[in-house]
Amino acid sequence: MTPSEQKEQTERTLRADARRNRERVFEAARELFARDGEGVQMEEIASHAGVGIGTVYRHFPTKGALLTEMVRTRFQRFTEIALAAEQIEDPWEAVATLLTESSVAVEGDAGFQMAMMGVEDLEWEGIEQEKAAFAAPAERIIERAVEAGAVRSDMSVDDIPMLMCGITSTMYFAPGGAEWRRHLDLVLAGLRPG
Amino acid sequence: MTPSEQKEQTERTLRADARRNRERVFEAARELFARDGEGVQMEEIASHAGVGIGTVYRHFPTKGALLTEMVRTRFQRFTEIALAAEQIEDPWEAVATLLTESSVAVEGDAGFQMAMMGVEDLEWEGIEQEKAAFAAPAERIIERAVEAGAVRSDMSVDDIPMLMCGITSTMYFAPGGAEWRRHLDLVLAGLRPG
DNA sequence: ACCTGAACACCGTTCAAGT
DNA sequence: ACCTGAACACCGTTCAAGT
Repeated sequence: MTPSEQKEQTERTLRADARRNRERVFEAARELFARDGEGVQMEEIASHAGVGIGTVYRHFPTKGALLTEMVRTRFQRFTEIALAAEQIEDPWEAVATLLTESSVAVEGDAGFQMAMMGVEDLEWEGIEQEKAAFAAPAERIIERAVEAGAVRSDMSVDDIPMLMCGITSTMYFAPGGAEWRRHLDLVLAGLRPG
Repeated sequence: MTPSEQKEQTERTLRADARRNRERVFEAARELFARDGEGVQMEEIASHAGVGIGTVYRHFPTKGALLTEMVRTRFQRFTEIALAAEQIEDPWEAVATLLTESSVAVEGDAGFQMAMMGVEDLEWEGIEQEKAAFAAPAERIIERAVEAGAVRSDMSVDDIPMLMCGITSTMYFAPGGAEWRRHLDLVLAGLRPG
C-alpha cells in the first residue's frame, strides 16, 4: 500500500468529528507555521485548532509529519504554476515566470521557507509524488527553452530547486523585503545562454 | 567601552586556568558546530572541552553567544580572502575568486552554514566590526570591476552576502557534494555585464 | 473510535556548594 | 575567582482515563 492509498483509506474511514478535527489541526498548523516558522509549539497549534494536544498527535505522529503535510500542499501549488507557465508562448518567459511565480508562492510562508532550506531534516519521503508531478511540466518548459536557445544549453530541471532554495534563503534572511527580487534577477541573468 | 575592548580586558584579567578553559570550550564548540551544526548540546560541548557545564556558561552566557563567537572568527577569514583577492590583477578574476574562495571557506562548517542562512536569529551585534573589515576590500574589488566593465554596472557589495547565503543553502541541502559549484557558476554568469 | 491533559524525556540555563 | 553538577524551565511526545 503506497502512502497516498493509506492516507485516502484513512480519510474514508474517519469518523465525521475526527475528520473535522484533523482538518482543523492541519489548518491551524499551516497558518502558524506560515506566520512564525517551524518554531511554533505543538500546544499552540492544538489550542489554535480548539483541540487537546493528544488529538494533534492522534492525527499526526510528530511535528515533522505536520510539516511534511504542509510542504505537500505547497508543492501542489508549484505544479499548478508550472502547468500555467507551460502555456506561455515565449520560451524564455515561461522559464522566468516559472521561477518568479514559484518565488511569490513561497514569499508569505516562513515555515515553508525553512523547510525548503532543509533546516530541520524534513521527511521528504511522503512527497515523492508531488515532486514528480512538478518535475514533468518543469522539464518540458526547460527543454523547450534550451532548444529555442533562450537559456544556457546546460540548464536542467535540477537547477530549479537549487536556485529556489537560494532565493528562499534571501527571503528568510530579509523577510518582508523585496531583496529576493534582486537575487532572482541575478539568477535569471545567469540562466541566459552564455 | 566597545565589545572588543571589553573582550580584550576580560582576556587580560582572566586567571590562567580560566583562560585555558575558555579557549578549550570555544575550540570544542567550533569543532562540534562545524561537524554537526547548531544542534549540538551544551553538555556535549562541555564534556568535549573537559569542563563542567557551569564553566561553559561562565564564559559564554548562552549557546547563541558561542555561535556568535564562532561566526566572528569565520568572518575574519572572509576578510583575509578579500584582501588577497584584491591583489589579483584581472578585475573579473578578483570578483570570481572572492566568491569562490569564500564559498570554499564555508564548505566544511555546517554550523556556520546554518548561521549564514539565519536559521537561529544570531546575535549579529558583536560582529559589526568584522563585517565592516570585510566590506572595505570587497567594495574596492567590486568598484574596480564595475569601472572595468567586468561585471554588471549595478553590482554592489550588498549582493555578496545575499549570493553567498544562496550558495550556502545549496551546500547545506546537499552536504559533501559539489552541487554548490554549479550554483556558484550560475551566479557568476549572472554577474557578468548585461 | 476518538478525545483529553497530566506526566515523562530531553536539553538549555541557573545557582548553591565546593576549591 | 573560578569550577561543578544537581535542579529548574520549557517543549515535544506518550498514555491512562474519560466519552
